Amino acid sequence: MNTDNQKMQMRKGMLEYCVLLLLRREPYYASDIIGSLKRAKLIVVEGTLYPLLSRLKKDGLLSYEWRESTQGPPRKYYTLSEAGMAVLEDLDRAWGELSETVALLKQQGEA
Amino acid sequence: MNTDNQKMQMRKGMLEYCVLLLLRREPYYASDIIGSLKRAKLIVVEGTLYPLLSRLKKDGLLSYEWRESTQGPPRKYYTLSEAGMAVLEDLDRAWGELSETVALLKQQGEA
DNA sequence: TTAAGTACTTTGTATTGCAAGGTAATAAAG
DNA sequence: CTTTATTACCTTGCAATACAAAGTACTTAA
Repeated sequence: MNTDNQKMQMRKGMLEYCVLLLLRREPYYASDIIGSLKRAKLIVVEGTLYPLLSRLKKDGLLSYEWRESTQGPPRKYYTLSEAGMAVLEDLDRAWGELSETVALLKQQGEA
Repeated sequence: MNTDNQKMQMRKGMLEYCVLLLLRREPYYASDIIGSLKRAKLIVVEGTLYPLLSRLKKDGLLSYEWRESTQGPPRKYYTLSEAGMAVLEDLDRAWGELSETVALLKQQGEA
């Protein structure tokens, strides 16, 4: 069986959380985000990120503003909204619980 | 926005890992697994678990044997195969990396 | 014989990640 | 000025997964 597939699946839903984490302090545009996540060893591609950002914007978790670039077309810089911060706190809790669950299951298996 | 949906998404792919963790030491049948995961605060329903078990069986990660029950129809007891153990080790690593990634992103945000 | 309970399975839907392809604006080269 | 390359954003079609809901089959009890 292909483990890559499972790793891929394991990341599902995490991306949303990671993007919100990234935007917690300062605005970024898409390529920034892809680069940051890549440095954190989370490979993300445009076809994944753009729809995700649109969804988060539509749901009111992010806002954006256009900024000129010195080296090309203007960029959409995304910022975390207040609603986004609230959701991020929920996700922090959810992540913590999930970590606990896994830790518990691992521990139980160790006779 | 509905945070439940995000929690649900965050769990995607985790179930596979958790089921393999559970079966590491001894065989279980579906209701056992649902009960164990529920105790670990991972709500799972039949419509999710049965296809997952079939998939893992089809991929050679699990095997099963029928066992009679004193209280109803026979049950399929699933056991982790050698291939399953190998995948579980990979997933352990993947989970570790994912945890590190999140920890890193959280840390970066804290100015 | 029928009803209830347990266990397993299947179908249809929504969400998500991705590959691939497409549009538009700016900068550089001819 | 026109063409090409680069950068940025967006869309479409597909595959994988979780779930609700409905269905099948075996066992036990009434």
